[in-house]
Amino acid sequence: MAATKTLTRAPSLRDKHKSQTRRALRDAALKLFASQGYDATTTEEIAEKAGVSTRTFFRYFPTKEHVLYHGEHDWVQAFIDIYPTQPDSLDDLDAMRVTLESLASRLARSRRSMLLYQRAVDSSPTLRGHEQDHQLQDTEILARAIAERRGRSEPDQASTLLAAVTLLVYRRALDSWLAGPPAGSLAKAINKQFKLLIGVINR
Amino acid sequence: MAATKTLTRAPSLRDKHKSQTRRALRDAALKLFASQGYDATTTEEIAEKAGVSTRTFFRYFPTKEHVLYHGEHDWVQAFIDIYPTQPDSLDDLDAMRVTLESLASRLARSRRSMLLYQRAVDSSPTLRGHEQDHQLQDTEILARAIAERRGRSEPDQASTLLAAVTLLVYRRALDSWLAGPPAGSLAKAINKQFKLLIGVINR
DNA sequence: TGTACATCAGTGAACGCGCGTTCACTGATGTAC
DNA sequence: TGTACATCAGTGAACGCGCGTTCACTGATGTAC
Repeated sequence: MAATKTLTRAPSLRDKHKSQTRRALRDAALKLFASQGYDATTTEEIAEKAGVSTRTFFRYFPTKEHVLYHGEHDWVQAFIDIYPTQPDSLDDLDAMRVTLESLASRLARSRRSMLLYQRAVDSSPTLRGHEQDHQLQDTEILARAIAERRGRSEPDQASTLLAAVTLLVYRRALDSWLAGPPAGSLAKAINKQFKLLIGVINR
Repeated sequence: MAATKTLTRAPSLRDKHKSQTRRALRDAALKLFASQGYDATTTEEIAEKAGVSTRTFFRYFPTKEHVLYHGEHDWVQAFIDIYPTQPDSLDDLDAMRVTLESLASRLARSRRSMLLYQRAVDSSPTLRGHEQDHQLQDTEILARAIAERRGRSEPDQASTLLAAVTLLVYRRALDSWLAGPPAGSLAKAINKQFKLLIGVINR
């Protein structure tokens, strides 16, 4: 780690205003995207709803898309922190499943904003494109983690395939959980999809 | 089937010119997209390269994207024609694999344009979004075919999952085939990816 | 604690760009007789 | 086979729209003394 980012000094008034504005823009954007659709929402509307000028929007986010992406990689980070700690007695697939299940509870807390995000993505092909890109990046990262747990330094084809299949299954679990009642269990949805997968492939 | 589309009369001079122009626009677009990137190519350039005016481009295609999509659904159509004819002795996964393998040779013929298309898609998030949409539609159609072969009228979760996993595996086979030497066998690439899948999931 | 200056968040207006549309037209191809 | 009219592919020019940039500025917050 670099030695920068030293002392995190107390946020000044200015800093507070800044993060407030940033948050206001994000919230406004997410709500508008979810309700009207991403493509049908102009940056002008977002700025207006957040109480600033259009010009200010572009001071905070370089493009309209960027307003949607921030902590996206927290999830992957948490995954690759936990995955290597799974006991050796679990095979690769079980280790993936258990790791996902253990991440479920923390994710469940942001269900509301995930729903909004989901609706936004559903409304726009452009966003689906970016979503896909993220998924590819995540596949790459997961594949690396799988390979390392097996003692390989580079991911081979099998690790990448396993990562891709896992993400596919996880995505389906997430979708069904989001489509279900708010009190549903994400961990159970994950478990169920994995069982389905094994049933479909095994003979 | 409706009773329209009766006698396909001989194409007139006009008709020939029309399909010639259409083809010229498609070819120009595909080449430009593949070499410069989709987003960096303007409709004006495409029209110019095809020898017509920008205005004419939009007489043929409602949007810039449409110039890329035409016979996209031939493949799925061929798939659902062949899939139900697989012998009952094959389980679902094998039936999928065999069907894909038998489609491989016909696809191999359009390798060149698939490569161009691939490069175009790689260059643009927007296109990846549409690609994703098509894949979702295909999943739906395949799931239906799987369910019907099993004697169900509606696809259940297992059929959809199998369809999705199959398409994922197929996509990976296609990518590795396109990345390899021109003389490579697509059918072999498909077979290999299925073996990998079974190895990764089975225990 | 107060004053003088520096920094920086926010702004308005004008602009460039590419997609896609609208309008009014030309000239080649097709058809009726 | 030839003439008269209808159809329709292609065009140029002007325009609307939303994203994102550039320029020149204001006023609030922060800091040095």
